[in-house]
Amino acid sequence: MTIHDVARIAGVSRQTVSRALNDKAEIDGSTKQRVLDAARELGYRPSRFARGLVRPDTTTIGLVVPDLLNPFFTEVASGALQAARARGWHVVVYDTADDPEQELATLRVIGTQVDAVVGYFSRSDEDLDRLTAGIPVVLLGREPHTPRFSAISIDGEDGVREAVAHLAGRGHRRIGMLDGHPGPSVRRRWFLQAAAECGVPVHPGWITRAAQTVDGGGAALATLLAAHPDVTAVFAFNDVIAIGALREARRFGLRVPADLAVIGFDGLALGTLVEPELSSVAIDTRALGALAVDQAARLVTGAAPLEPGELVVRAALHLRESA
Amino acid sequence: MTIHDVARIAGVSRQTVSRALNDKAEIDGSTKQRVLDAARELGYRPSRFARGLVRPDTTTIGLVVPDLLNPFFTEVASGALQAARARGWHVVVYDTADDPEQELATLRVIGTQVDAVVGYFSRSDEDLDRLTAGIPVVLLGREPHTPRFSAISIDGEDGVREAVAHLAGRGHRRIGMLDGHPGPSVRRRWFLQAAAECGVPVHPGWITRAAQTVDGGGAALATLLAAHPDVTAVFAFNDVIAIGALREARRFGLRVPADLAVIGFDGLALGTLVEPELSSVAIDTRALGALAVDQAARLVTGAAPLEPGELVVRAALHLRESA
DNA sequence: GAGCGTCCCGTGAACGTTCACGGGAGCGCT
DNA sequence: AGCGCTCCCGTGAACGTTCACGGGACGCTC
Repeated sequence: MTIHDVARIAGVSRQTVSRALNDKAEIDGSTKQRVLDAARELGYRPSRFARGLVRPDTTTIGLVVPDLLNPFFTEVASGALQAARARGWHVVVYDTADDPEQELATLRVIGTQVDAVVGYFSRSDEDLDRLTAGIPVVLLGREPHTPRFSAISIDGEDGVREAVAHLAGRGHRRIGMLDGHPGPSVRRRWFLQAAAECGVPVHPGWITRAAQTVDGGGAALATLLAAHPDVTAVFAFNDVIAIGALREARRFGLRVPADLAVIGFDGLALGTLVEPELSSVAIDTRALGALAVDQAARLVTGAAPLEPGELVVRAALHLRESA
Repeated sequence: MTIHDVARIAGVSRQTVSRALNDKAEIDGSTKQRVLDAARELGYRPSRFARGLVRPDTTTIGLVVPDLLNPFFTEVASGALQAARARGWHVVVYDTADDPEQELATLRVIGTQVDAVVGYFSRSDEDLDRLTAGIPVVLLGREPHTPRFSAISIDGEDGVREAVAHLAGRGHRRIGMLDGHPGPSVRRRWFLQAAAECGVPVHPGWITRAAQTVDGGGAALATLLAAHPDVTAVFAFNDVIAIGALREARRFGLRVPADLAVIGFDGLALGTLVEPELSSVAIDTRALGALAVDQAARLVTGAAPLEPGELVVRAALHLRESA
């Protein structure tokens, strides 16, 4: 079902059909109507490939997230979608389900189907470079080792310092942390540094590893409190973990913040729905996604890309009820 | 930067370049390497349009949601993404921000850029038909008036009956509803019918209109309780509204479920994070999204489409703490 | 009536890739 | 020497659309 068929049925040429369908001039009103009728009759619709080939005006970017159901990634995706829409761009969304294999499969197909890639990846820079074959890539959630990629980074140093200072000011002396990474994370470093500055020593055992889910946060708090029941406050790697901790504390019969103060990270909207409302070192998650798309846009169009120093989202403490 | 440039640099023909890049046979190992090197050197990447034109093997569907930040739509989208991935399909996601104008703009571009459309739309069947120009459309959240579209419907009749029966069994006699639609919604009809069957009369004033947000749910509960303080239970149009009601009840100093029982609709994962955990007439939201994509797949491939009777997701009461 | 302008419409080319086909070089066998 | 086979590689065509250009029909002006 091509433009030729429509032309044949309507008794005109390709070009006239094209004119009718694209609202161009140089066509008679009655002919146009006849062509339109023929097209509708045949159920004709133009091939996006043929059109894209001759008039390359549509750009598409790929957005890769590990888990769209995680509200953090939802918010980032939402910001990215909005920024893309502002440019009239399309966004193909891929959920890799936190699975390296699915991430690999996604990368394989993405390199050939989109004009730029934005998202969270677990594979090495070398793998990424090989699989994306020269298209712009904006990394989220991690720093690249090569200038081949852009990355949006989060500066939570001041925000975490605010948080720890606030806890210390309320008299907390035994502050634990529910870390979301196996190794020493950047956020852990911020935490330890802030604690040192505030004169609050942190026992290594007060730092517990948590899976990045609500249940993971709950389990980690249980582990922490079992080993160190005297901890009076916890700083969580992110809000999802913190919310798990909140729920676990409730099950433990602990009152928050009276018995246990909790501060998260990210500042998710979800934090205002739980009881008590979650205090958090907040970042503008939607701006994060939008910034990534902006940079991708600059890289695609050849405009001057933003410098690493401009690709930063700063965090600040949002105090609510949980601390 | 085309395949010709690579061919020229590598000193071979187009076809040989194509063979090297697509891992085909009939090519010498050393030439293949030479071509690959040239391609990498030039930063060449094949045009998806040209490839799609000659080998139409990639299908793309458009997923349209009014607000990706609404966890209900997030869950539906997640299910749709997974179903599409299982078929190797791409999903372009559009967030219309609940704005008819943005929906219109989305429809304009979608009709020409995807092979099928799945999602939530507010415009009339006629508008949709005109704008989607013959491609398969699967509607969510509403029934079409023409057989031109497929639709996934939700059967919550039994689930709502369970819910009302449960409330009645607990002695509730004044059960309100926070409706999410201006007119009489289907869910309201289920509610009224179930109440009648349980012998619990419903005063018209007990039904209050709520905007479909958390704040909207809270405001609606406040309105309801201000006019009818003797209501002891509420059934909400959906979980988002119910969670708003939960929060408002807390602010009112009402204990849930002792002073006020709350039952939502949808069964969102979010409902297990709030305090108390939300009882809900639950549907499998991810299956909903997946089912829509399945039907779209059948329509695109020309396979036998599912009958309306098969395009149904059934709801069932999930009792937790709030009722 | 010649010239000119406007209004329509059609034909060749191009976009970048893959498919189908043809063909040369080299080798082994009879 | 001739034949056939395998291994490579290249050329024309096709996919479906839009752009650039050319040209016929018609009306108006002098």
